[in-house]
Amino acid sequence: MLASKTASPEETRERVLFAAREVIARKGKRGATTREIADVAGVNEATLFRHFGSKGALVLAVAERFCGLVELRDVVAQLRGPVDADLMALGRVMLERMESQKDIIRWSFVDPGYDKDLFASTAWRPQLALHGIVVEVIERHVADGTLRGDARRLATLFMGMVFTHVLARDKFPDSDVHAEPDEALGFYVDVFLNGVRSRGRTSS
Amino acid sequence: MLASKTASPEETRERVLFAAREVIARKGKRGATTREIADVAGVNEATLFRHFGSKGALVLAVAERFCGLVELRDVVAQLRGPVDADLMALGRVMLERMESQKDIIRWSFVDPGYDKDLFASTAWRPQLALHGIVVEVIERHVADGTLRGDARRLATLFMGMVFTHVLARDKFPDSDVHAEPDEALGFYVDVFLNGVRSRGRTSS
DNA sequence: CGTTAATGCAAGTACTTACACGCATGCCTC
DNA sequence: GAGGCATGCGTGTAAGTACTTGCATTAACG
Repeated sequence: MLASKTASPEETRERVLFAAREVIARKGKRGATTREIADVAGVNEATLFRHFGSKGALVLAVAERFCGLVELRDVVAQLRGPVDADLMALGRVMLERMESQKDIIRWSFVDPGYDKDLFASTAWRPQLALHGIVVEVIERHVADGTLRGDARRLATLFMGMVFTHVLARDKFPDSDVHAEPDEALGFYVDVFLNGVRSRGRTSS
Repeated sequence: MLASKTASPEETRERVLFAAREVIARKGKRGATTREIADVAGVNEATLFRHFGSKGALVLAVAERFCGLVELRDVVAQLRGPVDADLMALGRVMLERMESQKDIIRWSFVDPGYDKDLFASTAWRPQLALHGIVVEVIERHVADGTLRGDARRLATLFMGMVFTHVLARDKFPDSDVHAEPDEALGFYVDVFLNGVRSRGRTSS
């Protein structure tokens, strides 16, 4: 029927996908061997090919399986609050996604469109979508005079803050060890909106 | 004597190093083959091994050759101006270095210290050094009351802004096309110090 | 019970890749 | 002109890797 004692084909497929994701995150799609993926998944190498046909197809399937587009239309519709709240809400979504996908995202960075890499571009697409949303929200606040500047530029900057936050933990020693996500996000929003200059004082 | 009609060994070595850098930037140290490096350098593959012994040694030599530490002690000593000027000066250095090394830096991102990768860590070391400098300068401005907050965190954030700027051009469509470095830097410093909220107004 | 579908297993093919070796060649210096 | 040195060139090897194939096994389903 629906459940069998041994793993169903779909379960096997999922196991392979998760294993592939993990190995690719570590070694990259070039360094990930079908043998290691199969080992991690606990299946035979042949099974892997029976399911996906080729390594390339598997890699692509990984990207599609784990880098699905974000369904934010509903989220963005609700963002009619004050700037701070809007940015916090957006930031939370960004942080969550980037955190859970940073290993894959990293690899989409190393390919500068050299050969148009389907894996890299699929992995990056959600980020582009997010960026679009942020632009949209910021545009509104620029329009009503709350913010000033070019919306695209501001959006990129804000996303960059969150992005840096996610990556910095691995690349800078003891940076933001203490930071719980919301506290950190609050900090970024605060800097973004108000800067870090001490109030009531001016240098030089 | 010193000059010969054919390329001297040192010239050959340099050609190989530059070729290796280029190929590694494109394909990564795993994807870069000794054959392609030799082809790009215009030398025979055997020559490559005669000079460096192994591919691993060549890769490491590339990192050491192109990711030298920054000599900033003198630069930082002069940074006693107003915050804006200090940040601009630092930003210029950062931008310049990151721009010229972004292809290599990207690859140092992809290895999360999984196996301690000498190439990645060597390539990243200058960034750590720069970060340290920025912390130092910001600390001074925090101490004299110009800035507020945790210096390390602020430094990471500021570096992230510049870093994002460098990478964003490749990853976000038509972002900052117009930006000349100094104009962009000025924008970041401005946001960092003053935020982007319209002056004299408050949202909600 | 017999069929079918999904898998494990083992061996094999074709190709790539790091690296070694030997030899010929050309340039430089004595 | 002889000897040394860096290099080009070809060939070879051993390991790795994507992918195939034939066969045995197991479990579900009629």
